[in-house]
Amino acid sequence: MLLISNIRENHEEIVQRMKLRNVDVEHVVEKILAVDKRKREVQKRYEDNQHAIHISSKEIGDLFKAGNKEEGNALREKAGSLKEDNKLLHEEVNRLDEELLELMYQIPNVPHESIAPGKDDSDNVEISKWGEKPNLSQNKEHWVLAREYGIIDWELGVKITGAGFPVYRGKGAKLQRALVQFFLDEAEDHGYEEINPPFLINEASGYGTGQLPDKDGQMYHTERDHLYLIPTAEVPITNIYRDTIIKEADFPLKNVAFSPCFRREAGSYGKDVRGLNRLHQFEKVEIVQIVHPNKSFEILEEMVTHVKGLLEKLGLHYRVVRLCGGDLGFASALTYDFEVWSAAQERWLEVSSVSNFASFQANRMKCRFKDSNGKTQLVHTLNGSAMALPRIMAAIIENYQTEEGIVIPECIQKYLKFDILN
RNA sequence: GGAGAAAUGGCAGAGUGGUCGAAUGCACUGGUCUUGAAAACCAGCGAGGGUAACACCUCCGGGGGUUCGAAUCCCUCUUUCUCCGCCA
Repeated sequence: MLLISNIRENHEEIVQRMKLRNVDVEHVVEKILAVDKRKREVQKRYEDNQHAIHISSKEIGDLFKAGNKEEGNALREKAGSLKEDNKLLHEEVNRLDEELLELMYQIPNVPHESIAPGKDDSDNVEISKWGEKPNLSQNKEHWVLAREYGIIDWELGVKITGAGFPVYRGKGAKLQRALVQFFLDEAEDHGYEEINPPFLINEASGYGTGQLPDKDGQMYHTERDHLYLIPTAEVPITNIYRDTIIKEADFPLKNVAFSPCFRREAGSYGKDVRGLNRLHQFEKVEIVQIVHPNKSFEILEEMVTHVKGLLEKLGLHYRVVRLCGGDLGFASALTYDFEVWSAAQERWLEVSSVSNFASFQANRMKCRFKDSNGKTQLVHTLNGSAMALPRIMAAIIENYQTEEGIVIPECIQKYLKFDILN
């Protein structure tokens, strides 16, 4: 959520900047300004009345203490009617507040100045590229290979749960676990504290990071207990800092978490959901940083470097793209996507997304710090996948295939008792 | 799941209807003293809104109510603790 003061002061620029996202917020912004103005007027009246009530309450106290019942009772009656008026004003303030909040939730984050305009992922800007397409003697899709080696069973998942819940078994399960271990160790080497969070979250946490109210339909919801299954560890981890005031000296706060992720993915179809490309349940290692607002864009680059390192150690051909305005997430100010080359599918697969949310999440979460002048300011939050497992699995299976089996990349061999999967 | 107790500032802990945004201690910040540090002493020290700055408003787990006036009384929800039951 944007700061209301920011909208008051910079609404013209905000409306302009949002055009990069292909959204027109002019109408909503106008409404916000009108409701905000009205709210402030009513609130002023309410507060002045409150003040008058306070004063007479004190007087009444004094009068009764002095034994002056007559005047006390007269004043009491007068205060009573003031109170009646104020009840209405208070209701009006609350109503306007709610209306304002609802409008504020409709405004996405302001895109960073480096963001290119555009409609969808075809307008994303390639920033860098590493490695080469592998030169293979055979070229089978990962779902074919996975079946051949018996490491992933989709039908079994369908039987137990439904489509999109594959079962990993034997060396497949071990390979995935080795990758998780590798990602966690790498994060630790970069100074991230490991967290094992809850996998179900309450409504307040959903609002904190921006999944609610916008993406309600994307999360699994447990009806009886009103909890949501996490779509990413970003939610529980970032919400650790909800309603807190951080010491400036503690910056940057760095956490890493491994978790399953649950997504309903309503409306997906076709080649996008083939094999491991898109699942309802998958595993991911997520990195989160809570930082000083002056540092966030610099730290975003640092996180990008971290993720690049992972892919390079795994020897996977990849490219980095900067999302265009139309593809940028609701809460994000700037996002880089990492895409790995899938040899058999002959296309890029998104394996990581690293974003700076600036103060957007912090404002919703009331996560602040005291600056050197003793003033409280909103922090900036960032997160990134490092990495999402299924598509990395897919890329390794495809890009490292040989007639003898799937060769295990060197950097994860130490976590396994085999160096070829066959 | 059943019964009981509790929730106050960063922490500990007073406060049971009237000047309480809240005693006191610890922690923290600044100063005095000291060659330096510690100790001691002095001062400051919650958050949000509002203002040019004051004023002023709101907040004592959340929500609602009683009252001229609520941290204090009532209702409700949540959480924590203790006992019983169940259980990986």
